[in-house]
Amino acid sequence: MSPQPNKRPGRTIRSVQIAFNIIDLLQEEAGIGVTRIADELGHSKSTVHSHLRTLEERRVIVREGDGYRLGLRFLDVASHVRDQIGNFDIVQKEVDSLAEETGEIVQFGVEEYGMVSYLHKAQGEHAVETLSRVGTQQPMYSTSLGKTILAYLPPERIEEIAAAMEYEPKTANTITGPEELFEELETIREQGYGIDDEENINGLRCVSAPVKNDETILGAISITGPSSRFTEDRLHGELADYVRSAANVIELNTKFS
Amino acid sequence: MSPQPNKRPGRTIRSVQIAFNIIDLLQEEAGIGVTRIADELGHSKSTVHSHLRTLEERRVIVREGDGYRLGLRFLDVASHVRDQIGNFDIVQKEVDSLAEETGEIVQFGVEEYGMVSYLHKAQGEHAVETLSRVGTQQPMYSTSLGKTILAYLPPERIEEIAAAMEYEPKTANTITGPEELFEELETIREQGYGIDDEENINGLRCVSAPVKNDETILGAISITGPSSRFTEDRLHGELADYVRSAANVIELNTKFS
DNA sequence: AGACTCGTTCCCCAGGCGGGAACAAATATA
DNA sequence: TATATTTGTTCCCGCCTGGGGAACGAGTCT
Repeated sequence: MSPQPNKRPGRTIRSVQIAFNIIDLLQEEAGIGVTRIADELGHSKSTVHSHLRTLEERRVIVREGDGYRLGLRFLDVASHVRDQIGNFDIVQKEVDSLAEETGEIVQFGVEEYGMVSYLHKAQGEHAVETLSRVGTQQPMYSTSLGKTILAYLPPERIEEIAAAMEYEPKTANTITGPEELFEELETIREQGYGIDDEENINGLRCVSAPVKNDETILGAISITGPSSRFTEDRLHGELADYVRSAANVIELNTKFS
Repeated sequence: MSPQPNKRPGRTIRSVQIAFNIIDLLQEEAGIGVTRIADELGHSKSTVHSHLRTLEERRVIVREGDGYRLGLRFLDVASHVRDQIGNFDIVQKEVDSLAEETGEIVQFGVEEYGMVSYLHKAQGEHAVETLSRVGTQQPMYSTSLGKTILAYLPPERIEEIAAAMEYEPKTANTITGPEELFEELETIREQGYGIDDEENINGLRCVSAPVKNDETILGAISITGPSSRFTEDRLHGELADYVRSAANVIELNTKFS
């Protein structure tokens, strides 16, 4: 489905794989039972049964009606994860207020596995609905968040990620190769912000600004909107200013922690 | 640690147990490595290593510095879970607005594994900090949410849950046995709301109202505050009215879905 | 009442997995 | 710089676990 950058081999444990296949399945479709899961995954019912028992005992999944769904425990896990990321509340506050102020979609992303993961998202008044969702992943080369984060990663990490990239053209404007990408990264470093000009989704443009702590990049904050409202002038002008100052606020608040 | 009501035996898979022990550990303490985890869980380093590889491949955990933390993927899982619960947005909206209006802590809980799980929580202006956290579990006998939900569950389920209960006195007022509990449930059904009079935490009182869909209980909404502000009169008066009307709004909006 | 589908249980046996130990790499100590 | 210590990684072995097949029991639908 998506490129797998850090593919290190090593031994991997089958039962755990199966368990997570079940979890993945239940994430997509709740309320299914043993038989259905067994069919879907190509395992015997008895195998799936044992797994469901284990997951149930662990309170990872819950019986509901006839079928299972993921347990609320995940909400707890998620909030722990947010805490672990550090400074989440600061990021949240700033993202929310920028969304409120501009009425557009504002997102904060960090790098994980050579992709951008959305840590927080807020939509203002006239929000365009986008498919992105907190916790999901997007390629780095086709999003302003991704390119901006990439631009400020240590050179060897950039190489590593770029080497594992598979450039899939999502629109006519998508970056299609390394040379184009490196050039873009250079531009971003020069101007201090990154642009996505309908490179990921047709009709949508974004600007992102990096959030750094000293010299290490923590993530990036972006603002997204329809090309009609997001003209080239505004992108490089006030919108870029918005994200840069928001990034700045986060940096200042996060500096001494 | 906590009572395990639905303890069905059945076969359980060891590797999966280990995997989740690791996840649990990383949830509590991020940034630890192979050796530390192996020590903590009493497994060999090689075993833990294989597991970490598996979890890393699955993007459940992420290398960070020297050590691992849980991945942002959990944020995505959590949002799926919320969607699966159904009507989360309605609940959220109502809880938020009640918290805003009253300035206190408002929570929504559902039953899971014979305990109350918090689905959403909002705190208003003068919020007392409580330990409860979205996704965490509390016993049903010592919380107003728990007792209120319990009161409206089908009789056989009440029996089942009550049978597995271990009454641990959390304060001087905690319910300590089944007869007391059943009496309380009866009172709740009569008056249409449930009270927690410093039964779970000293100095804190709550009122909860049930949220039902037809005759099945979906959960309950509660408001929590310090006993100083939450006098007996207010609890049974305006505060009870608040939660009941909020519950009503949720019921109305959720009815046709 | 019969034919279906569902979840559960039992048993078997192959190979997966946990463990120990050796290895490698990085950091600390002197 | 050499030595000692701690880290993560790899290898291999052998037990036993976990996956599969099939039988069973309980609902559910014709």
